[in-house]
Amino acid sequence: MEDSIINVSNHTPDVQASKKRQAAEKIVVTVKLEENEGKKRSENASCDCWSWRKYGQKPIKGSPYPRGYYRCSTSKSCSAKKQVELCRTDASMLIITYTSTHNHPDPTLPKKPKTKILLHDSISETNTAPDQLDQENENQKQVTTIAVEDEDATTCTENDNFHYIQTPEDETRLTLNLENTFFDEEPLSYPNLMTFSAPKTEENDFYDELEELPMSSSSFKIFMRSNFFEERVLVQPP
DNA sequence: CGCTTTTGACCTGCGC
DNA sequence: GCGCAGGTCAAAAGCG
Repeated sequence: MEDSIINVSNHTPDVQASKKRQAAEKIVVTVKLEENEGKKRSENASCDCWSWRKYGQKPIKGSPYPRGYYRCSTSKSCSAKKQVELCRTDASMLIITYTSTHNHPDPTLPKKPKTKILLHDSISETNTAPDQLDQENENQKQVTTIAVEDEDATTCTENDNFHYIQTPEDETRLTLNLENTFFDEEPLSYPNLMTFSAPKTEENDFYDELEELPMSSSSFKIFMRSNFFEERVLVQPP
């Protein structure tokens, strides 16, 4: 079964106010790319929901990987955007920043459920980029680990740790769950993260591929167009 | 033919 | 005010 470990964190406007052009609400998602990338490629290619159109790419200072800029192409009036970049310290981690919200319904909603998000108890086992954490300040501690699975992942049984997110209500529920998790769990273990060193695994084969073509490899493109986060609904701050 | 990607140029905000 | 860096635009090319 293919899992991608995803960290989700809500960024409040006040947090972002000190950063450039980032006053709008944002959700930062870090995705841990794991094994079976080949499988992922084919599967994700067929499970698109939101369609994203790339409108720019920029090299980011301090990062060996460029950042891609995407906007929703499902609706021309949709202001939803996302920024995608590889974690500078761990290229098997994708950092996806969602800005604004979709102002139109999910085009494939009737086919739900499509995305299953697994809530894990542990929030410290993923390799969230230390730099990212530093940059995003202490609020980045509000990170939990979830694994998103395609609808094709039929081998997964439904248990209490699985949450289908199909509606804004579900999203709210997830948000609440995340918040509970944030405060129930220990903060991220930064020392562990800082000492992370990527072992040579199949995972790093993909890593290598990404290094060669950070934003152009087929797998990356497919991933970018995947619907991993199709159901994320940004929570407006009070 | 329409949509997406690429990519250089341009714009804008922030720090000094 | 200037320079830098991030973000966006838009034309050209690619693809199905």
